[in-house]
Amino acid sequence: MTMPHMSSGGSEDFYSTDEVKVYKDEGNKDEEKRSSENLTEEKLGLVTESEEGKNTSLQANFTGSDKSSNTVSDDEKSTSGPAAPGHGPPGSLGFFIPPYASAYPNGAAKFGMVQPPYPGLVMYNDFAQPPPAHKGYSPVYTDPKTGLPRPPMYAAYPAPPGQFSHPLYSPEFTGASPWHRPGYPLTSGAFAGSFPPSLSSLSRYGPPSLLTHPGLGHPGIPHPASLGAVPKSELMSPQLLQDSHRQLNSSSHGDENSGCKSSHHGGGSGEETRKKPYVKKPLNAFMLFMKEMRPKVISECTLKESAAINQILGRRWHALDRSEQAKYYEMARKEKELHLQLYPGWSARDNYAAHQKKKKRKKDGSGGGSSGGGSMGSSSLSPMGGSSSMSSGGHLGGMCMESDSKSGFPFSGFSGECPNEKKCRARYGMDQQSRWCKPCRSLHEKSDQALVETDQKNFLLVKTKEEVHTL
DNA sequence: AAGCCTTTGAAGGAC
DNA sequence: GTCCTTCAAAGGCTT
Repeated sequence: MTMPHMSSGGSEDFYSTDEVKVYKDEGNKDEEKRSSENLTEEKLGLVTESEEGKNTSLQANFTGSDKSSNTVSDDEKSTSGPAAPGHGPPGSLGFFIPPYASAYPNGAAKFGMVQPPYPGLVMYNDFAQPPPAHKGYSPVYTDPKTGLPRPPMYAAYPAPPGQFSHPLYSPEFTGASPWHRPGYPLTSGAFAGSFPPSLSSLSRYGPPSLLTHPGLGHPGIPHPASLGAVPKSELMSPQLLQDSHRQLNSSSHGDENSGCKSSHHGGGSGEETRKKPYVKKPLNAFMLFMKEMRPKVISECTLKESAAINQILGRRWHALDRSEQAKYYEMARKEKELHLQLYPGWSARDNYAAHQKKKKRKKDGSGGGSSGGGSMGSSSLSPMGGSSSMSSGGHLGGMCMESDSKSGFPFSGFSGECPNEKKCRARYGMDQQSRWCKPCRSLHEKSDQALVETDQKNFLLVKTKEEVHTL
């Protein structure tokens, strides 16, 4: 499995590493018996502490001691997990092991066998293996208690004509995704009780026509699609529903993606766009998690800027208990299966072209970062790249922090003078400081210089002490 | 108006 | 097999 967020090594500047990944390695807690709540709190605390430490160091108090590393080390000690190979500074974590890598592979005993990841969700035998969706497994599950085939989880979609009836489409499961259908009440069933409300169902792919499945237990519930608030592109299947798609879009075919700007592809003519509904990628576990948690974070933190919120959510994701994460991985797998059912011929690649133009522009603008580590692509290596201060700056730590009213970013007083510096850094990264706005650049240089000077002072101080000592 | 920012995960192409 | 890139959501911000 690729670990796109691997740190580049020990020579990174003190705030450039992507500490978020620290928590990817918390899975090797073989002796972990604490409650998930406590664990979560502790993790959150660790995150916060770690990042506060960095913040401190940022404030010209860089003494070489890496508090975050220490923190992580402690965590690692407690987890008795092996140090991540190749991980730069000692104690700098092990985000080498992804949540599942740690939760499942070697953690079968601790995780899979102790209790199901969440009530109502079957403990699959292959929980000893990373369950990420792409791994896949048989769609037919067995209830460990009854030994019978597991009750299907989603009834929202009937099997497309000519396809086998997927358990997902059982009548026992009703409801539509609240993520995409905020107005579509969920009810039902065993599953609803097991998952968080928002997890109790899926999906975004349900065409209105399909959603009126005979098995739906709530015929009286108006489907959001009928409310007209849902991007039609999400509801249409190019293969199965082209006709209905045309029908529905006859009056607003040009507005297919009105509901989501990110899905609005500039490429292609309007006609093409009209005829080829845009099928979005199924959401992965984290996306599902974000969908559910975003409102909570917003209400708790009074933040609105998604970038900041996503950082918080990223922290929370890592702080999430394994079993909690398993819910979302499972949901993502379901979503993917459903997507596959609805759009058999669809490939994620299909959506690439739609954004080519945009990305090209982006690349061009970034000064020709043609390969790797470039503008957007940097996310594969280190999402933060040089701009990691945003995520590693310790402004979030999975907790609600005060945010700068102007930038909307959580603000913990890095400079106290120019909150936007973080923004420039985040936007362009450390390696593109030339693109920063002037105030930010000069400010950064100052603080950078201050750090260097402080570091030098500290070095000299130590040196002097040593010399005095030897004398 | 279009694109950026930010997060993680999945997928697919290139090597 | 590994690396890299793109896209998925979201909404304020920037250009």
